[in-house]
Amino acid sequence: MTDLDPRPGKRERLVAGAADLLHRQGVQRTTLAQIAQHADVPQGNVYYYFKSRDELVDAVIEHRRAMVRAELARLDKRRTPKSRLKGLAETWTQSSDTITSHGCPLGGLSYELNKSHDGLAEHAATVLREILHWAEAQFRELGRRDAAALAVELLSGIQGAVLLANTFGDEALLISQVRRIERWLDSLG
Amino acid sequence: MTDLDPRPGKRERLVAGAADLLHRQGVQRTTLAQIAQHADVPQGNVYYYFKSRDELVDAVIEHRRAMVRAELARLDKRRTPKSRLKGLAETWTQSSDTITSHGCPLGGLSYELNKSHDGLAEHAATVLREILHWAEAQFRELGRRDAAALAVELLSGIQGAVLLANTFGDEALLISQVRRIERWLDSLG
DNA sequence: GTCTATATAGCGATAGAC
DNA sequence: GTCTATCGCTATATAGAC
Repeated sequence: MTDLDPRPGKRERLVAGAADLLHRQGVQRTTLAQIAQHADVPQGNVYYYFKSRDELVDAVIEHRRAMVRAELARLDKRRTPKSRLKGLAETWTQSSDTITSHGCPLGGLSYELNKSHDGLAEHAATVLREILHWAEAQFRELGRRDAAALAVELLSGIQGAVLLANTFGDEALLISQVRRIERWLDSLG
Repeated sequence: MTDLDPRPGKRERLVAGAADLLHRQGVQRTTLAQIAQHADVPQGNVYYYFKSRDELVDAVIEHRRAMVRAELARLDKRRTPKSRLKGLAETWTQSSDTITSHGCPLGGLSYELNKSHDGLAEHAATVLREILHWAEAQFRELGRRDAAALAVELLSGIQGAVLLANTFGDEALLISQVRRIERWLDSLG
């Protein structure tokens, strides 16, 4: 964001690379050395861009939020709320192999941070809450009074399927459960 | 198991205490020093009972499996498969405060181990698979051809609700989703 | 068998030359 | 702004007295 950034994109490379590593290896297991190497930045230099490791993780969460908002904005262009909700569910099958191997980037982040970093955990929770509220708005547009509960049912169904698919290394499990959820959406008034 | 165990229950105390700590703090964040202190055993002495930290974690997984088997055996005494399945779902609400605070002991273990220890992850997966197969047998006894898919739907619905309840610190979310699942079970042929 | 003291390694973070 | 060298800490694991 500064005018004189000497190697533009360095900070961004750091955040994007960290997001990928945190997803694949988890927050706890990923070291600064790995993140720096992955972004082709000397280890000590990371501290020029981030005051601490936690601040980098925080930036990763913001990066995830931006990705979520972009996806929801894309889905907003669809004509019917039902089609938007189905599009949301399909998000998790579009990269079903990666998700089966490493879990949901947001769900995993949230689960792991809840066991340690309180402030970061709340930040991660707001991103999932954003998805939840978006889904709730779609169900409300469908005329459902129980929109909030339906949004929870949708998102927890997906997150649970991701957990089991990841546990058993079973990509088909994830795909079939998302299909079931789509049929469920179709069956709603 | 040995005849001359000088302080009987020491190994058991170590495993049970570790199971509790791993649940509350996660596998990665929990240190041997904490486990030893929690079980009132000197740190170095842990290595008399376990060759390595991983072996202790492995024993914790076995301990979890024993708890699961005991619970399923208790549920087996119920007269109808539907009542057994509802009892299974209620397992997660009987300690809903702990589960909201720290997640599902099995789900969390599996999710975390999948990001690192391959051998341990497979071991943890077998415990969840045991629950899945048990539930599948109940659905089959209900006369359902799609028993396997229904078992996945049941367990993933629960695991997803646990993730969201843990993420938002919302115990009511977990309870209401389990109630919804029980109504769903009631509605089945 | 029990326990203390310690070896060894890897982490996040910092100092300071350039 | 960039990078190297290193500090200080904490973790697992071991050696060896008792």
